[in-house]
Amino acid sequence: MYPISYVRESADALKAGLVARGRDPTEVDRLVALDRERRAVGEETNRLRAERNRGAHRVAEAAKTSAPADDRDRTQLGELRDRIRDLETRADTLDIEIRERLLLLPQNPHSSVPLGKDASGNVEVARFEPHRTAPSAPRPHFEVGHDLNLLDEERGVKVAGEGFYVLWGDLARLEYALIRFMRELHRSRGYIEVAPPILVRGESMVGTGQLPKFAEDSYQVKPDDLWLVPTAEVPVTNLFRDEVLLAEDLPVKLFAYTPCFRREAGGHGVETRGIARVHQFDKVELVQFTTPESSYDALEELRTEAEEVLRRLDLPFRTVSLCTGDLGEKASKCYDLELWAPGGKRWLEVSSISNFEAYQAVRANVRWRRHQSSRPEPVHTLNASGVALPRLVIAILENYQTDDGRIEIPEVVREEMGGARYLEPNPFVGERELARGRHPRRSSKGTEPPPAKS
RNA sequence: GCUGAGGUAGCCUAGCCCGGCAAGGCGCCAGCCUUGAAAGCUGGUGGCGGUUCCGCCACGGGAGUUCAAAUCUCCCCCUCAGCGCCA
Repeated sequence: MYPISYVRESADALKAGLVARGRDPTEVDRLVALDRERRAVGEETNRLRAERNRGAHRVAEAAKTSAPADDRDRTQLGELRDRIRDLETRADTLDIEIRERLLLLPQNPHSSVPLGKDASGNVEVARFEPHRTAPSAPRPHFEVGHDLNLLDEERGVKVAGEGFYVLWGDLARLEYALIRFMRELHRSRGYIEVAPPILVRGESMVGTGQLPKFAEDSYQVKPDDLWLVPTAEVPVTNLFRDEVLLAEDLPVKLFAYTPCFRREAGGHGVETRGIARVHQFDKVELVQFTTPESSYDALEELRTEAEEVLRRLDLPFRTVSLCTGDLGEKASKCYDLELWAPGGKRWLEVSSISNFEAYQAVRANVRWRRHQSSRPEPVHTLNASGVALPRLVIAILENYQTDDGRIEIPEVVREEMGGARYLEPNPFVGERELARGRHPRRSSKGTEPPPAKS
């Protein structure tokens, strides 16, 4: 969000940014016109109020010297009051409209962001090839997951509805091992862990930019007017809402593991088969608060940090710089990390690394002081997924498949998994599994030792 | 959920009963003092607009009463404490 003074002074730059995003630039003209009217109303009000205050002082003086009350003065001042009230009402209306429009104005893209209309204009800036050899005939994650009885979509739907799923046994264990691996990585590299609330006030959602525009993307808990966080970015960035940070504390580097909740309204079909797009998922999120001068260095640092997770897991990925047409409202610049999922033959976004500049800092009023004597100014905020779990699990299920249908455990989490080399199938017995021939103990797959490789 | 106390500038606080230009402290800035620094002393230090100076705004938010509201009335939000309930 931009302060109205910035819109007034840099209207042309803002319009250029809207054009680059493929948006209507006349919104800026509307804002400038509203601001001009608001200022005119303000000046007139100011003038009348000065007159009123002079009159009020006259009355006060008269009362002090016990002079006879001047009733004419009073009636005139009463009329003045009514005129002032009319103007104030108009000013309030304008203020509300200006604020509403400012809240919906997207952040201007950074000059290094590639121009483009949509996702096809995104630019690959890095690619990582794993050291291990790829499986020869990779199958989709939901097939192997079901076969091993580790991924259970049916019961997720039964318990919670469409878009929910259940992980069993070693796959649940793998998720928590991955979470622990990522948390330890970030901690060891200088980020401070926080365990934040995952239900937040509406103000917090406005602070980071989820509201007002994207209300239908999140779950609201009505009786208490709280929201389930769609990402840890919301509670973590709002930690310093309405605060002034110390210059020597910047950059503040935090991370948090939380569940995330997204309504994902209207997204079904082949693309959403499995657990690539679900209503609840786990994620480790990195957040930085920086000075305006260093936020682009911080963006690269966050990118390296998120990439490091995937490198250590030895998974194939590419890093993409989002173009102006695909860039989110809030961000000045954004990289996506995409894992290659050979079973579905597609790239899966597991991390989004964004510099919001002052967009969130203005909304949430997070400031710092350049010098001890200068007035507080907005910080820059950034964040990076480090990384999102279900898609990471998909990539492991599809990249770590063996030809006999087992799933190897990535080396960096093996110790956390009790030293095991492969995921154990879930032995849970149920009639449905039996009827479908899916009972792992009776299946030939996965129970025998692996064939010796020569 | 009940009862009570609160919300004032970057931070902390007074003023509220009894309406009449928002006091003080911390921090910060400048000056004095000092070899230097600290301490001490003096002054300055909310925002906006015009820029010698002045005007307006600002006391959680909104509405009302009034010539005049931090102050009185009503509605709402938030925090804390005690009690209740509870993993």
